[in-house]
Amino acid sequence: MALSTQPYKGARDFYPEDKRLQKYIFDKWRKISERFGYEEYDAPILEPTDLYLSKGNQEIIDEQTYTFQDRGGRSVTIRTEMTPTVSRMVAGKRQELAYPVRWYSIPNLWRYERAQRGRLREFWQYNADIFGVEGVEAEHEIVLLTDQILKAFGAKPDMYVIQLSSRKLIDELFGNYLGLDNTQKETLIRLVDRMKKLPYESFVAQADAILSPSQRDAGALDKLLELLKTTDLSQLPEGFRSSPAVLGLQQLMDMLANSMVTNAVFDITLMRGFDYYTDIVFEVSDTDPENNRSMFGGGRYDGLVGLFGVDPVPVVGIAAGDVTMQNFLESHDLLPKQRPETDVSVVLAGANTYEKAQRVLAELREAGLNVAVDITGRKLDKQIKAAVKQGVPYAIFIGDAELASGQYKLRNLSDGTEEARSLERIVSLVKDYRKNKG
RNA sequence: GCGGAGGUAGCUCAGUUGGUAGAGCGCUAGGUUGUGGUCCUGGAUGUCGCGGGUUCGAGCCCCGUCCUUCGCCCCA
Repeated sequence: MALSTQPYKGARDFYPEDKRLQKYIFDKWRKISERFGYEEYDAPILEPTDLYLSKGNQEIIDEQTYTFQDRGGRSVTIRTEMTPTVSRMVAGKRQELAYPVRWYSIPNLWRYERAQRGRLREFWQYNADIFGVEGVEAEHEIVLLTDQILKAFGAKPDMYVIQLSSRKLIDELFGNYLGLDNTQKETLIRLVDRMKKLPYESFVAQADAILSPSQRDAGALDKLLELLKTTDLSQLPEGFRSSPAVLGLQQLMDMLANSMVTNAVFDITLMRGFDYYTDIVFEVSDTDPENNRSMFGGGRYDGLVGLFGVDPVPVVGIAAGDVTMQNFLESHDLLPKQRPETDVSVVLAGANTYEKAQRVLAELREAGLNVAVDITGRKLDKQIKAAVKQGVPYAIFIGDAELASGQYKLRNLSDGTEEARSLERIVSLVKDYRKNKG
């Protein structure tokens, strides 16, 4: 029985052309993060299972993670997200770090789920967090960073929407305005989170079912439906418009407008699950209906670092998946053609040329060119065909005549032009080409 | 965990009421013993996902199973 050539379910092989694409995306993430003063960090792919038990429930551990016992009987889990890990790392050096701490990473994460569009079992996730800032300037910086990343890929504002809301505000509205208890709030948050997927009548019926008879008599359902139509902070019920949560959101939106971020909107239906977020939350969605999964998600989580037994640290963070990012870039035709790293394929002619050519090869490599040599000894047309198929931009011919004269034929493999040049000239021509192609 | 669609050449796919397997692209050899893409001529494509069943006979029908994909659930 032959072995299967397929990669593990929900995971991908990265052939060189796939890896090139991944490198393109990661390079942009890194470059823009570093431009904002963020430093890269990483951590082990395995964590003690306890790290994820603190907030998530046992069911998520059992059904949606890769969890197993190591040989010492410890329960370990392959990391499913980076936020608990980075919180652990900051807590571990709580006293010695210089705040604000600005960190980013691009870990691979594993979740045990059914794969579908935009969601696989193994994926890479960009994470950026700023620790130690209580003011809304932290949210502004993180959202601006996100916006700059998208613009660095060539995205136009009509290709994506930045949605903003506040968990604190939702808590006030659902609690004080609608009069719900904590269990009702939690159920309603999950329901509103799915609102766009449900037929409206179905949503209304399920919302009604959450309410108690007395809440119904008080008109809570109508108040909720009216509330969910809100598209602007000024439309919120009187008495809530000047709460700290609303003022913070308004300040953030004003700051973003001043930073030329034109597509940030208040979205009251944005919930981001029921997890560690404490106040402002945000998501970035693709406007292409094919890609209905959010690309970026984040918010403020001031309580997590304190779980490690140190004084709490305020944090705002954002994360983005590589799969949804790639879907976005493909949908909007924002992916440039990726070229191989190899600049030149050397075609050898004649007997024992490989040995005679070593000095020339060393010189080209010393000068900084990426040089592959065809060492198969086949006919020249085969050598050229292979170089073209590999996507290499140039071929250099080396044979006795060239070695004697010091003039080598440099062939441009995309248009077929060919000229004899000195090595020095070849190096500068190829370097110019590489610079222009980016 | 649940549901839809699909698995035939390296790739994209066709295959009639069940009658021994096809196209395009790609691959390969030559026309060209130091030069690719166009052109001409020849060649090889295969456990029809896998296992069983029905039948004289199965790529096609039935059962099971694995895999891919889209959605539901979930989404930290």
